[in-house]
Amino acid sequence: MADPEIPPPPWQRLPDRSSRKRREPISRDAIVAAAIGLLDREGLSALSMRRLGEELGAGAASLYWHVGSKDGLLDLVLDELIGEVEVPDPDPARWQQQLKETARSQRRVSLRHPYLVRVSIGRIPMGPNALRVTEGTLAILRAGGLSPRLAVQGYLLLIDTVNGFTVDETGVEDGGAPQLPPEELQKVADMARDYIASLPPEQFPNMTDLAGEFAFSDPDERFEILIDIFVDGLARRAAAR
Amino acid sequence: MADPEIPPPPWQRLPDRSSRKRREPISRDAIVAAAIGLLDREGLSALSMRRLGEELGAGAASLYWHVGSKDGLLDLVLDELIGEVEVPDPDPARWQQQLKETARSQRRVSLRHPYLVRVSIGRIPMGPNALRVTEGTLAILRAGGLSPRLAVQGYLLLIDTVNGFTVDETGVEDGGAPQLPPEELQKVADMARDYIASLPPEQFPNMTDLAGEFAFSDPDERFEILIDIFVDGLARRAAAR
DNA sequence: ACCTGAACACCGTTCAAGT
DNA sequence: ACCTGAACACCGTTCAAGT
Repeated sequence: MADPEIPPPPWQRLPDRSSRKRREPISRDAIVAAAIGLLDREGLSALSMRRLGEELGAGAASLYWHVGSKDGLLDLVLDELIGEVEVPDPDPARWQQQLKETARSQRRVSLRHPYLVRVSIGRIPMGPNALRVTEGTLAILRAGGLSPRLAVQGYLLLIDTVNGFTVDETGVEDGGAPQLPPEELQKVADMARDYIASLPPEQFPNMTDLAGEFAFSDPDERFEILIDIFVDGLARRAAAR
Repeated sequence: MADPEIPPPPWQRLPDRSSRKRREPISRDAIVAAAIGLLDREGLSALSMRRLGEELGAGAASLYWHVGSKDGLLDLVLDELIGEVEVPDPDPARWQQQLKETARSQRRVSLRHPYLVRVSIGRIPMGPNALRVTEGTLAILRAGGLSPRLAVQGYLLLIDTVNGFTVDETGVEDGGAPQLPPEELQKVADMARDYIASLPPEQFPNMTDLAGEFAFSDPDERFEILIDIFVDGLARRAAAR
């Protein structure tokens, strides 16, 4: 998990608790694990310090000694989940496919933990796992022969692109569940379709015409189009000079 | 503003208040305007129903008669701000530039109201202004000769792409201000650079090597790269078949 | 070194009651 | 038709006090 060699970034919102020995029922790791469990089961709105304390059989105030604040806890949760992202070792001959694989892995993790992208907003992920993913992704981009500048811009854009897609895909949260069940999602899509189809065609010729496409538009296909366009365009730019 | 011809979508979280006559100091429009003013001045975390009531010289409970809930209010705020997005009339010869202009306008609005993208998360924007923007964007895509299917996928991806970029760009919120001031942003960037540069080079050869690039990476350039790649790739796909 | 209960300063929302 | 104060059920966080 945490790599003890690497000091945390200076803006980390966490108290210094280097001297932790025995593994007690309540510890930083246990709190993070419990938080992720709660988030996976009940979604972002269910996570409160009081509720999490209950879950661990402790008072809410106890948590503050370990994680400093709710914000600090979410920093830890974010890095823990970024740890689930898989980044292949760079192979210059396959760098484009490898970049796509990285993007797909990122999307998979974001779908598995639908609150993840929302937690990441406003945070600069620089925990040990984030560093590993960043380093690995940059390695692939450099293996592709991108200039230093384009490698960094491309890396930042890849994250934005995948996050933009998944924040949309996972944005709708149910009260009780982290994500609306598929049939509910379909119902929302159907309602949107019917509403679009009911608009006055003189004013909205294109929308009414395309109402059916909206309902059947496939997110998997859409994601593949996105990373195809992105990786292809990046490669083209790299080759251009 | 609101177009009375178009009925609201069925999932709109607003009470039906069709019979509104005199323009009083407190009205749906006045509440939305006050909310946007407050958000512009102090950011997303400053908006509470109590605070907004104060701002309008009314009790918080009074707002509920007009906007139903905070969620309903944010639906209205979102559509009002989408109204600031400019979409050019479709010109088949210039559709690629027009798509980029639409994306740039979207980004400008999101920078002017840095909380906007966060408000839009989890909402399907289907107010009158959103319909206008969607119809206009689809018109440009159809003018470009895209198939119905690719036009819809491309439209959805364009939004995701721009939002992914701007949610990153506007993600850091200050307590007192809607957005960190530029010098604070630079300080954050410098801290990140220094931290990256301080990492062990054996473990992070690419990050340490590229630390400088991270600090100087220009968001305007990055955005142009993004829409270049995206629009170009979309055109290529459209031409491919 | 760790955990606690109680308190502070907030939230969104409801509702009976007013005009 | 519109607005109110008071109440309900929550928040994150602090802090003196405990062990």
